[in-house]
Amino acid sequence: MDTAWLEVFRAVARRGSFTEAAKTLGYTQSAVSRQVAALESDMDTVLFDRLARGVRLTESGRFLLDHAEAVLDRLDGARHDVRAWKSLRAGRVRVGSFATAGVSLVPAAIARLRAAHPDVTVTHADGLARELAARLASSDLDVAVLNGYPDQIAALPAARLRHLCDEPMLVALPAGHRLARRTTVRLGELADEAWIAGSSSPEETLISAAARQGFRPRISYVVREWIAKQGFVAAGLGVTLVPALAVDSARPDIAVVPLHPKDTPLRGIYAATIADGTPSPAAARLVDVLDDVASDLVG
Amino acid sequence: MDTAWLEVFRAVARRGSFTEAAKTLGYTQSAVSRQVAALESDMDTVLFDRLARGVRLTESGRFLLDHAEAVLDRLDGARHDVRAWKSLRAGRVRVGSFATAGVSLVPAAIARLRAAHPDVTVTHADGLARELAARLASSDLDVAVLNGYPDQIAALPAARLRHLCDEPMLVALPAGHRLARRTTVRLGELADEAWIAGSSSPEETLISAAARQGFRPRISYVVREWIAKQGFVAAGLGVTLVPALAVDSARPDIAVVPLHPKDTPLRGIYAATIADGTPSPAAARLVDVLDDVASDLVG
DNA sequence: GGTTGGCATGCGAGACTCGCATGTCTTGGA
DNA sequence: TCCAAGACATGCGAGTCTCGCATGCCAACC
Repeated sequence: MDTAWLEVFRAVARRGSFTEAAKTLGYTQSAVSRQVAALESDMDTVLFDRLARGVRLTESGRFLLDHAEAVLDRLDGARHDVRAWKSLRAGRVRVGSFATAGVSLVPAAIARLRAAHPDVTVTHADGLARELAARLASSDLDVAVLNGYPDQIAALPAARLRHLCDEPMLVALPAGHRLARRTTVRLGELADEAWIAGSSSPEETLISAAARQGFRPRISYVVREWIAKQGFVAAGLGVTLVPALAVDSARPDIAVVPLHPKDTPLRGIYAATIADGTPSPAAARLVDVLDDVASDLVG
Repeated sequence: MDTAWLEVFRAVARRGSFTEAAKTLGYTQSAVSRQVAALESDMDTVLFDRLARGVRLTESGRFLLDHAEAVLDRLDGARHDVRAWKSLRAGRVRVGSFATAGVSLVPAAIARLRAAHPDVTVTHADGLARELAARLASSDLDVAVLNGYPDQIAALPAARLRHLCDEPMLVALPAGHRLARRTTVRLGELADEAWIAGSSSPEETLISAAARQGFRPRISYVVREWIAKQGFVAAGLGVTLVPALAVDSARPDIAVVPLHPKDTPLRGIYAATIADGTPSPAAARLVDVLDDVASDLVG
């Protein structure tokens, strides 16, 4: 059945005349006559009594009219919804990110998206890069904000990646530390410090970076949480590396000083969307906003 | 938009594959591919992500799927309703009748229709032939049960008439009347009686019929209501004519004797439906039932 | 009784839809 | 590494559908 038949039927029912309906719809009277005939044949019932002047709905026509109006309204609603979705007046974005992206990058981007498109629903979940990429691949996420060195990123499940920025490393020092007022610090200057690390595994950023500088850091404390690391630093127990994205949440009684860019490899930060298929307009927009926010943060 | 597109879309969404959907619908894969493409073009959005193995709904596809299912369900409902209406499992009949048809003809017919088709709603209204025909013409009634002499019927607004039966006249007599046990009475035998008439106008049945028998009836009382006429007769105040259809409601303490058929013109009883257009199946059925019941009553 | 208004229909041009065969791309196995 | 299999896209041609035009037919109205 062609929905045009229903539109014609509705117009005829409203106007009470094939000719009038044809005029309003831009058809000829003949086309209207045939479409009504087609609908009557399809429904196997007479929808209009043909009078000397115009037509009148039969009882079965009244039955059908209710349904026809509902169907046409619903189709209209469908078109409306799809248009709204395309123009970001509806929809949903499920975004996942690594922990420190949640300090300011992701919330700032979400806030900016919500401000511009308040009808888009945004949900968020934390996770490690590998988990996020897997959830993306299984369509549990629309956008994943990942970080990692090139080889780590390459090892992830397929995804469409947008490089947002590279993440410089900084070092967090107790407030009164001798280097606390420097604008840049070389890693080598910290060879004798007590270090607070996130883990003691060899692939850890600190260890490999320090090795390249020719020393083996003395890891005095292993502390996973950034908030706890800060406590150790503030207490003067040691120093620790801080990714740039986490700097905004550093407590005021510690100093955070950039490392010289040559001393640590830069971790890339990426916005990932599903490899196959088209991201939703809202997801695509969020990636753009993430890109903007990242530029603002780093630049 | 062709609703077949929506059916194809739904099938593909359920199966996750053009090929599978094609198999279940009896199409080729190529037809499915084209219909989905047509729907996507019509909606101006991509409904499925094409994967290496099958397809997956996009977010806009999920939006549309809800609407598509609703539309298809509604269309299904429409077909179901029309079928139910045609087979008297739904619908409505508004029937009107002259007063004495309400004594037993019309209620018996309605009862019989309701017994066979309990889902058909029947409503009823009383009225004079002219009113009923007018309401029929303005589609306020579906069936009108009329009575009248041929010239009266001919003067009514156009309607499709079914002749149900002719209505013999009887005379109601006080229980102890000298003619009370007769099987037939000639009008002439009642020339000297006191008459109870419904009106005193010259076109009244009694007067014209009596005139043809060569006497002018002595109308002692003018009483409109049949129930009241019975009271006058029972009290021995006179005699009155009774149409056959009202006999069933005669009180037991009066006698009702058929008049000789030659003595009064027979009034016809008709079931009328709209002149133009098709009566609903339920209305048509009611006319048939009225015909049956009338045959039972008179025959 | 002619005229007018309004629905139905024969006809032909153009558009659409389908199936068939084939192309393209990805995946997975030899 | 290459080939086979699976799955969607697409060129092509036959058949069907739909439209507008012109005309027919019918009832109503002047």
